[in-house]
This record gives sequence, structure tokens and C-alpha cells, in this order.
Amino acid sequence: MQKIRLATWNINSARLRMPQILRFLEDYEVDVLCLQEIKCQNEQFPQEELRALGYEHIALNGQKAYHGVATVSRLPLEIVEKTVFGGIDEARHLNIELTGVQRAGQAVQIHNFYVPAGGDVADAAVNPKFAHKLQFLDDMASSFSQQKAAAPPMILVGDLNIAPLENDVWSHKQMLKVVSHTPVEVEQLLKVAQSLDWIDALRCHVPENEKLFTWWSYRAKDWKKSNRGRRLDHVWMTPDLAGVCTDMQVVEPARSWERPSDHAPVIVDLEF
DNA sequence: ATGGTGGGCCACCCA
Repeated sequence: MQKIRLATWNINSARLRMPQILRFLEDYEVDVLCLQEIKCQNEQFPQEELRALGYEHIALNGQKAYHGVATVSRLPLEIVEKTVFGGIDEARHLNIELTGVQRAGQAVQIHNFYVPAGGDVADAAVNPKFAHKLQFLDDMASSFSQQKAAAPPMILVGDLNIAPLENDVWSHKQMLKVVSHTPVEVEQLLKVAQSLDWIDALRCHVPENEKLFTWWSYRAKDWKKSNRGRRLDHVWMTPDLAGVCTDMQVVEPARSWERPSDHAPVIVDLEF
């Protein structure tokens, strides 16, 4: 049996927060880390410190200043694809396969996503960023639907910028018109989930009637005290991997580290 | 109803 610890973290600048990344990998004994918002080009990504720590397998999809995703691993990996969803050429997706981790003879793939935030106004007619977000989700759903007949075992992680359930936000009622929790986005995300019957791995371990957050705004005076969080970061698995995820945790302490990201890392423990 | 913070980069854009 093979035990793997996988994590996802919107880091909000990989260069600025490399000390936090190294601390997280060490303290929590992470095997594979998917980062979003690395905010740098591939050649600017600080690889040497990661390699020195044993993370020798690094896949990058960076761009200048904005967005960008990276998958950092102790286990061998190969890049499968970097896909542009939503019609705007931004670095928001990276699919790798863990060549040594297999299910029914097929290597397990890990999709690392950074879905557009969508701006402030939840109306695609007046807000192009919101239109882009909806189109991005639409393209995700189509892409996965096309694979339905013969999808390999896949895990999807990342900052999806949507908190779909009532207890994925601090106040369902007060958030209904706030981008990230509007019914139209939630519906779109549901379509993506249905495209391959994706399993919401985090909610397999925390029931839907309990609050579960992964993000807290920088703007709160005391994020812990006000606790106005949202579950924007997700881990999904294809049905053939049901039962593979034995545990999960949102690493809230990292939100209080020095110069933190506004997202906490999410860890899942996997057994193959 | 408003503005609050943070990162990249050097005027503002993005979250």
C-alpha cells in the first residue's frame, strides 16, 4: 500500500512566501503540493530550495505578475497538459500524472486549477470578469464531459473561487449576492462536478451542516475572531478513487504565520 | 453605504 499526502495552497506570490512553503512542506510532511497564484514566470520560480528539501519534481505554468500554478513533488511526475479555459490565455491550469501511482493500471492525474475570481459585480452582462469566470467553468465542464467514456483516475485540486454550500460561507444569506457564493456560479460549479461525477473529498470528512472554510480576507482586523471565511479551495476525486482519501485537514495555523497568504493550505491523505 | 489589506510592479491591475 502506498500512502501519499497531497496539499493545495493559494500562496499569493511564491517568491515572497518561499519560507512559508518550505516550513509547510517540512512540518506537515507533504509529498505533493499544488500551488496557485505563484505570480511569477517559470524561470523566476525558486526551485533550488525545494530541490534541496527533496522536492525534485517540479511542474510549472507561470506568467508575469498574475495567476500561475505549480505542482511540486517528491514523487516522479510528468506534465500532461496546460489548458486555457474561458478563452483568455492566462496560466490557470496544470495537469500532471504521478507516473509511479497507479489505479487499475493507469497513472493517477492531478489537475491544479486557479479559477478566475470574477470581479465584484455578479452580472456577466456588465462585468467581463464575471463572464470570464462563467465561461471558464463552462469549458471545464465540456472538457471533462468529453472524457467521460474513458477518464483516467484523476484528482482535481485548487482555488475554484466558489463556495458552493451554505456552510462553505460564514453567512449564506448575506453572501447570496457576493461573487463566490451567487446561485449562478454555484450552479455552474455543480455542472463541472457532474461532468465526471466528481466526489467532493473534503465534504466526505466534514458533514455539510458544519462550517468549513479555507480562506479569510486580509481586510478583517482579526480574521480568527470575526471568522468570516469561505471554502474556496477544493479537492475532488473521480469515482474510481472513492475511498482513497482517508483524511483531510485545513491547516489554519498557516493563516497566522508571518506574512501569510489569505488562503490556508488544505491537506488530503491518500491510500493507494 | 463604505472602506478596509495585500502582492506585483513602478501606473495601476488583480485579488
